[in-house]
Amino acid sequence: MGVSLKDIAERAGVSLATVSNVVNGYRPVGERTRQRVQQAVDELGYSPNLSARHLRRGRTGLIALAIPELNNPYFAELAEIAITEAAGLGYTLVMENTAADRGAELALLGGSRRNTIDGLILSPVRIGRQEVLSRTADTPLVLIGEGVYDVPHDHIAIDNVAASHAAIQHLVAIGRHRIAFIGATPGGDRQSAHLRVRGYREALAAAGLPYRSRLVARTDAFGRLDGKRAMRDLLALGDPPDAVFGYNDLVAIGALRALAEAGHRVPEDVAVVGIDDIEEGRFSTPTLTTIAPDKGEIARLAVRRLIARIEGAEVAGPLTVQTPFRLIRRESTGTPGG
Amino acid sequence: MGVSLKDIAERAGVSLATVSNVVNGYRPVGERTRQRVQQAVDELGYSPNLSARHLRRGRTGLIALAIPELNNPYFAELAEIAITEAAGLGYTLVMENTAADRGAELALLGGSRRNTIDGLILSPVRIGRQEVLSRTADTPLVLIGEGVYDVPHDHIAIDNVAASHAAIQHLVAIGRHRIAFIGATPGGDRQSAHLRVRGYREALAAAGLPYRSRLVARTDAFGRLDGKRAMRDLLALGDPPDAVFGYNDLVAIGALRALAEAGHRVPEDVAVVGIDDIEEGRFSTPTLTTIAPDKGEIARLAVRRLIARIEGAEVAGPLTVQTPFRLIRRESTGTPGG
DNA sequence: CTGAAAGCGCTAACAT
DNA sequence: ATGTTAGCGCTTTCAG
Repeated sequence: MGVSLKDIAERAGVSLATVSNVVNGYRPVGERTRQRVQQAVDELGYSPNLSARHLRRGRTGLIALAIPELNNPYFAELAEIAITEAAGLGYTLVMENTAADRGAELALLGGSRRNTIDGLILSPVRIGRQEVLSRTADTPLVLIGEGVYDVPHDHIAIDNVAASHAAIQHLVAIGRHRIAFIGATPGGDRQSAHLRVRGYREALAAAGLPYRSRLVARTDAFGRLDGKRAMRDLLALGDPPDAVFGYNDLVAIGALRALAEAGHRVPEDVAVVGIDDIEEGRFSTPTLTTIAPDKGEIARLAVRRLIARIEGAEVAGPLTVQTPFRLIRRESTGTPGG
Repeated sequence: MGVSLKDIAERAGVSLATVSNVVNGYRPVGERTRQRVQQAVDELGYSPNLSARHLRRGRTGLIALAIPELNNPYFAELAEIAITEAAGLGYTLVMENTAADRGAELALLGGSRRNTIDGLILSPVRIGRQEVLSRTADTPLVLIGEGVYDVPHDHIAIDNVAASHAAIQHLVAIGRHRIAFIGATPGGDRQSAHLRVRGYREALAAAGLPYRSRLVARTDAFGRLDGKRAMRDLLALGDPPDAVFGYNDLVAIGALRALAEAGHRVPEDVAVVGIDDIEEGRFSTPTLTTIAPDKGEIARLAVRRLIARIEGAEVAGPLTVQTPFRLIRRESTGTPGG
């Protein structure tokens, strides 16, 4: 083992408690004493044994961010910010890959990490309100992004209906009438897809456009390949769409690819919009119009809330926070004025 | 606090040691005893307190994967695999973002995480052999991917010179003569860029093509934007290149974008190759020819080696492992036979 | 095969 | 302002 508090105490000729206080700054320490201790710390190269500290404090200093796929740029960007924020607050963030697997989400919710982590940030995709309500684990839980509402936990997300609505509105504004949606899911259980479809329907209705179920493409997942396949199917329709709204940027990029392969021009023949504002969409050809959530806000807020709960602070404000989003217009829907 | 060993011991009417043995399986336990203990464990829902275990064992069960950017799809893919592998071996992997910062790399190397982690997997970009050699920390270290050779640590990487060589060879094979490289770095300190330039030069020489320093573009970093800017500069040259090899796929995708904006056709006017085989390159327009490293092999091997060292196993085999790679031909260099 | 007990390093309550 | 000490939950000798 390395250098311990005891070694420092001996070296500096003070008690363990004093060293601890110098290190943690909990109680005031005389200036001369502090200096001696500090010197010993520096000379011996002391750093606290975290396992011991955690054992004593009953906390581990670890929080988990559980997401359906690390590989998804949206979540990677989110994770990067969250890791930094957590580190700044003295916590280590570990990533947990649920792989969009219901069992994995349930296990996490049920406390599979009970003794490893002090709190959990979860992006649920396969579980719903019921599962969250019947959770027994007592570590703080913050939900992000999707689909579970009205539960006694902090929840941070964009307004999916409004975001979807805004995207469709934009497509309508540039004169499109046959607007498809890619990324609906069978069963109503995956809420965020459901909400985005709702926003889609509402916006169509508001524009006086008919809702055609054939233009709503289901996908198993929300990756590039899913978007590509769905777009291919849509193009095979008798009267294909003149615009497509993807569940997220990845799906939209897949659609872009299918359109390119089929020889359609974007945006002239088909306009495309996504959600997430991943960097990839700023460099694709054409660049991708998207609904940009405030990832920094989501990630930082989630981490801060969680840590506040862990530390028992009275956190004011509503449990559910809707973070802002904005439409970023790029080539896939034509340049402004075009 | 939750249920502890003591609770189980009382419930089952046995000693602490026996419960511990049932839980860990270190020493044989009588069948009847084991059953009683197991029942108590199940009934009370016991799971061991990891902080206590770690304090006692002198290990934390955590390993870190330190990479220059989480956001880079290559590293995200690597991380996802590594996390899974570590979990399977009973470890939790935490991600550490060095942000390609020399200070951050040095701190990690020096043991800033000393008491948090049992071992470190590091992808160095700003430090070299000297720094690694003069490291004092005693936790196991595995280097991945880049630039530091001949140090007494496990090191897993592709053969950068050979990989680069293969890419250029392919460009030569499809008839290109003015081949540019994007992603060299000022100063020789970032080795992997250096190695890739070397492979580039060697392949040119082997093909009897002249080396023109104007065709080697430096970048500050290795992102899409860097590639785009460099490509733009290259196009401004009197006689622009007819092919470009990017330091990685991200850079190559940035180049693709610059070419599209400038109205050049790929691959007809300019062919493009990258390294990494990130999924993005399978959906870009055009799709991207690339050198694909075996990410699964790299990530799994790194984790396994590290854990083996942590657990003190005698690890056989060479310290340095070169993992295989292969060229994947896609649209950006023309379809086979084209 | 099972039990008793020491002690990992730290923090916090209690003394002084 | 500083010191003493109990004990967090676990693993691991050492005894039996």
